[in-house]
Amino acid sequence: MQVETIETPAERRRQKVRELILTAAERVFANEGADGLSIRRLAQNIDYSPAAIYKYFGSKNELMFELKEAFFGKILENVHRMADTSRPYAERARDCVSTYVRVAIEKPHHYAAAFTGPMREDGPSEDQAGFEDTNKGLAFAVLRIMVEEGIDDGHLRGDLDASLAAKSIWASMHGLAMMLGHAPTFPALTTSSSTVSPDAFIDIHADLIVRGLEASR
Amino acid sequence: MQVETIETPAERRRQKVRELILTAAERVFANEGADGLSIRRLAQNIDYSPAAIYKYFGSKNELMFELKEAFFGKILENVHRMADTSRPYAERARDCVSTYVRVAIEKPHHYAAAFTGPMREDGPSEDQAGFEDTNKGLAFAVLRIMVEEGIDDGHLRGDLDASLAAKSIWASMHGLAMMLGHAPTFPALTTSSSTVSPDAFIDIHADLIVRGLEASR
Amino acid sequence: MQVETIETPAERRRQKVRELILTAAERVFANEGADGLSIRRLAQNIDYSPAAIYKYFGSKNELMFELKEAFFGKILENVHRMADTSRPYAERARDCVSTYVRVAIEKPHHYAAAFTGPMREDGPSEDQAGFEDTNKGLAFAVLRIMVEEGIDDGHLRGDLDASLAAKSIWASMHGLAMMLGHAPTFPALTTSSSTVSPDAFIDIHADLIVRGLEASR
Amino acid sequence: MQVETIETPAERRRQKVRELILTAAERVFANEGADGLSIRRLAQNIDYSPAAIYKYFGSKNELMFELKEAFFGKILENVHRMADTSRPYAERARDCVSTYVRVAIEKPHHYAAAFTGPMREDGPSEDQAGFEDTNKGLAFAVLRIMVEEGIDDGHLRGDLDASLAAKSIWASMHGLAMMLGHAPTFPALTTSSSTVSPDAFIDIHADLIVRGLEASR
DNA sequence: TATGAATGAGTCTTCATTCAT
DNA sequence: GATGAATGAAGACTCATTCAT
Repeated sequence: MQVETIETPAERRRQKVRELILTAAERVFANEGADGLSIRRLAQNIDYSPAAIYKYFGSKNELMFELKEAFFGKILENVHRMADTSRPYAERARDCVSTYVRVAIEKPHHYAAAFTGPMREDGPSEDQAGFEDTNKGLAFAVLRIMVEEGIDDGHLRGDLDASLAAKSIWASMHGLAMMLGHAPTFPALTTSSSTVSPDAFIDIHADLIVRGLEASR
Repeated sequence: MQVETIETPAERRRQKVRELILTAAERVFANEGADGLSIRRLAQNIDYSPAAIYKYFGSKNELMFELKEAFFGKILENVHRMADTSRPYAERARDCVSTYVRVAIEKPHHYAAAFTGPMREDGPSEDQAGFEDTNKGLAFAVLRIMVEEGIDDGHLRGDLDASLAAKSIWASMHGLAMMLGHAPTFPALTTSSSTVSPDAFIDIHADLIVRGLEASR
Repeated sequence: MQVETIETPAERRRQKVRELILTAAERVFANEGADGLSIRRLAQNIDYSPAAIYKYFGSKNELMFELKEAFFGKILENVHRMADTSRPYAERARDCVSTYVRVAIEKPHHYAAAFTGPMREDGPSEDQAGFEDTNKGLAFAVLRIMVEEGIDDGHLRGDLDASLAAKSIWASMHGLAMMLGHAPTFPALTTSSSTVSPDAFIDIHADLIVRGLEASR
Repeated sequence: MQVETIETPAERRRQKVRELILTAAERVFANEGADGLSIRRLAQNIDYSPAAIYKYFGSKNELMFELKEAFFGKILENVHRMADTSRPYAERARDCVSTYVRVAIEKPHHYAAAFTGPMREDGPSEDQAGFEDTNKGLAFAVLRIMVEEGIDDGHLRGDLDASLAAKSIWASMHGLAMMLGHAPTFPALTTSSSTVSPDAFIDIHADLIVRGLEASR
């Protein structure tokens, strides 16, 4: 059966509104950050009543969770594509890093929110079980696998622990993403003498990271 | 003028109370995070009235700004000490990085807050003028100078732009600090196969960063 | 006219659903009390839409009214049966009382609700006309008739006013029913030294009531 | 020291407002019942902001608890006075009962509320410890002691268990109080043929109760 | 200097109900 | 006959802030 693929018009309408809400949430989010997003404001923004939103999302947390997941899904997808190319290892690695950052800073507030507040849509985020199925978890997995591959192929230093190296890379990417996404809180970015475009900077950064891991020729 | 150095007893008392407030704020902040710090709670904590706090700080933002500054001051101080030792360059560099992270994660909430919300105590943080005098700005300066030194001495790759490299380092440090300070939002940290102590991880990370910059021997 | 007896299949179906709703309402009500019963929850419970319920009941009040009536109907029925036996008068009287209480506390929330809120399904319950046709009214009638009988037969004191005595009995029964049905708000019940089973207590209470009315032998 | 008795003007003002709030709460309560009392409505009623109320009462529950306690305190006080007279036992007993009811029905909603919702101001009322110190608990104690006295003196039947008898009495009083206080839900009261004043009815009821307990002369 | 009083705006969430489909 | 969509009103409660004293 194709139950899941068949969509009645009603269901399509419903999806439309869900999207509408999410889009608006994104907008508010992007403008005012996580603290600025309240159900009321959101409702006002889309000319719905606050109660209406609860027909589409069980709670504010659920909505936010979906927002984060969706966004990280996009990051995952892009990084994944980069990881799978047939180009030389070093290039692919660099591209994974730079792509992660590039997509992340498209919606800085979304990205930051993904590392804030409760992870699950329901509870107080105590148990870490099941996080591997998260888009975030999957993104990390892609990264780790790529490092493993690099070590096996001899592109990366043999004394590396793949898992630790992956975390290290992630930290570096994350730091840059936050930095570029929240420029005003990073004075150095705008003040410093030599300034380059974010894109150029991302490439430089990605290069540095990969260099740190590479086996010395 | 000596306005700043002369202190009447009254002024000294005033400073005392300011410190008291800040200390309490730090405590609450460290325990409950940014969202848990309300003027009310703070006042309750020090047995003052909410209104009293406004005699010492113009607004909550101003107070928080001072909190952040103070904390970054501590980071600056420590990193500065590390930068000035007479030990070999590579060691010093590694220590700067690891020290930054280590101090940062002592009070994760403070650290994170330093990169959130308005930078200035008053407005919506539009103008970046004067950020070089911030502790954050100073910390960055230390970093940049150290890189310049490394380039000049031949320890670091000659094709590096000191300023850009410093930013890159900063991003990497920042990412790790956020990661370690907010573990629950980083599933990989606790889920992944190989786990090491934060301290060990910090060292590994610092090493990777420096390696990426070093001139190939 | 036979309007009431003839039932088209459609009407029968309608009745079925009404029963379904009422039964579910009873369940929710019994478990969570009056405040826990919302149209939404009820609808969820029976896999209908909230709007559907309004096809069968004009309002929440109307539904609740019917619920109460049905429950009091059960009480009436049981008491009635007790009143009609051929056993000695004193026994029958005692049994009426104890039966009333026993059935009442089977669903404490229903019972309590029967004495709360508007009596009529529509308005603010100003007019008391027609209450004699209520199950509550009928239950009272049974009681009064029994008292009258007792007075006429000489079992009860001749100076009693049947109507007043019946009210008095009712009050006593009602008090016990509330007490046993809402134990936690009656500290004495659980705290006091000598404790007996509810059943035993009911019998004791019934005995006291009847004794107060009996003609001295 | 007389710390507790000394009252600064400020404290007196504060007490005034507390009283104002409580009085208003009583009024709203009396008119609309327990469900009609919301912080918002209450605030509106006294031309204060909702937030202001929280300066005087920690929570709605705390306010309601105080309301109930105060009211039951009045009942206790009156019953106590009746119990302590030097008049004949039977009279005193009857007066206790009738006084309880009479005071109770002065504020029917208060009285009913005292048997509804959480008992403690804080939690979900699970533990019955400490209820003996409640005004309700104390009222019950007065009752039980009076019964004990009656049994010892030979006024009441020797085979009675004081505690059980006291509970029985309480139930009967409670039932009447509820009945008279919420007349509209008791059709019989207003419909029935012979009607007497509440006062007269209370006396009749009290008499019946006491008769049930008395030793046969 | 310090505070108690007060507030307006805001938080998330639930409710009974209506109406077009 | 049934429903999905939608809402206005309300629920308790917290917040940063001001002001007269």
